[in-house]
Amino acid sequence: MSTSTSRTGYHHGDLRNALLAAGSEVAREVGSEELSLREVARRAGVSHTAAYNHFADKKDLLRGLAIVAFEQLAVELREAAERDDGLEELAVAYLRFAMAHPAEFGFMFQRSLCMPDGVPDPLEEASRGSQAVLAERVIQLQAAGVLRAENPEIIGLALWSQIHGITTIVLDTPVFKSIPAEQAEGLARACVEAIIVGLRA
Amino acid sequence: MSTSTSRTGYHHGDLRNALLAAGSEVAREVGSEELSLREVARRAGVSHTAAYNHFADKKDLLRGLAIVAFEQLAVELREAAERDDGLEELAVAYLRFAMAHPAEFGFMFQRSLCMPDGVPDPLEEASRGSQAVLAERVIQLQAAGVLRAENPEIIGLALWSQIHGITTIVLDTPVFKSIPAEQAEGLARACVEAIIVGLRA
DNA sequence: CACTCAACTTTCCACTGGAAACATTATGAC
DNA sequence: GTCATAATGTTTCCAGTGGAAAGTTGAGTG
Repeated sequence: MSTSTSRTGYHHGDLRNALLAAGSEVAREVGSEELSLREVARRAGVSHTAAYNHFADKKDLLRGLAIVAFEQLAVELREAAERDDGLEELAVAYLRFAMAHPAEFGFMFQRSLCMPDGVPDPLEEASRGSQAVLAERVIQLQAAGVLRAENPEIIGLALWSQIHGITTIVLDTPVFKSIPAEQAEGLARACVEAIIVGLRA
Repeated sequence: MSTSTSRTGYHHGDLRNALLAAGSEVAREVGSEELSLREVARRAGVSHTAAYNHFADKKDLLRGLAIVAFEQLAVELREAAERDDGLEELAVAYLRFAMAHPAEFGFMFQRSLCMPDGVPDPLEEASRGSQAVLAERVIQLQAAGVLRAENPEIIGLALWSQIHGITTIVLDTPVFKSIPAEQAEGLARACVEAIIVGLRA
């Protein structure tokens, strides 16, 4: 958190990280849409244009937040994978992350929020880490004879769709928006279970 | 389209619909994030504050666009349901709609774009129409003995998650973003098929 | 006709993201 | 050490935004 911001008066010391931390804070408070670069800079104690020394523009800052979040998601997915050898726990971890960091989840997956046009997507690599956890688990379950050993790409994509779909629906759809977290996790689990039946070997 | 805008000089005649039409146009051109109320009003040939006679605020206008889009999606899903008695065609119709109207799809499902706080969600009813098509199809397939006759709510939710998930992934994830529509539809079909296997009776 | 009231315009405000020009500090070559 | 230079700040400015407030227009009713 406190990234040893040795402010020397003028030069900040670690403004890039300070801005990311402040951005995460503001995003949590006002949501992904209402976040303003000026407020982030204000929170970090610098003028708003100081940010342009570290980020090309506002979207670049949001992209930075998305990358940090992707790394965090990958960590949490790996932890879940170590706790449990099924797929349900992965789904729950995914959902839990999204509910805990809805704004960051927006930056990660509503690419239009943070993507300029015509530029190769810098989030592609960052996002691969999270996908990898799921893909590995599928292959592992196939090797163990638990899942049907066919089309690992399609099965992986189908499962990711499933997990991502239930997550976004729970996050954004009014019917589910106000249900308690535990109930949401139960739904996610049930959905994955309902589907996993047909994928078993 | 041309809603007989009998402009009497001062009073527009059908400004509400004209704004929705202009909004849809602007959304298609600049995306859901960059849409500005002023540009919409400009396009409709009125001052930007004229919109406040028909919509409480900007988000209310976007909500109007979402409602129209939900109605359109329901129509297209029903048409698909009439053409085919499987689930895959529904998934493809869903994906096709999202790819054809990405901005509206954003208003529909990124609720934060158009939802004020503390107000009962006016999109709940509008969205029910689209969900209903899928729910009916599930019950129908269960009655026909094609799908396992258990937990229609969970199975319906699981399938909706699946379809919604693959759609948003194809729309927003760089790996898939640039693939041709036919290939995307093939993926959606394959995902649903991979999953439907286990739900068969 | 006179009144009312909804629909529209004008004007204003605080705020936004970003460009440009300037100020300050850190650093590496001599 | 000193001194140019690059990196990192600040200040000031601009066009554009969503929205509030107050004035204008004109259609409809008594």
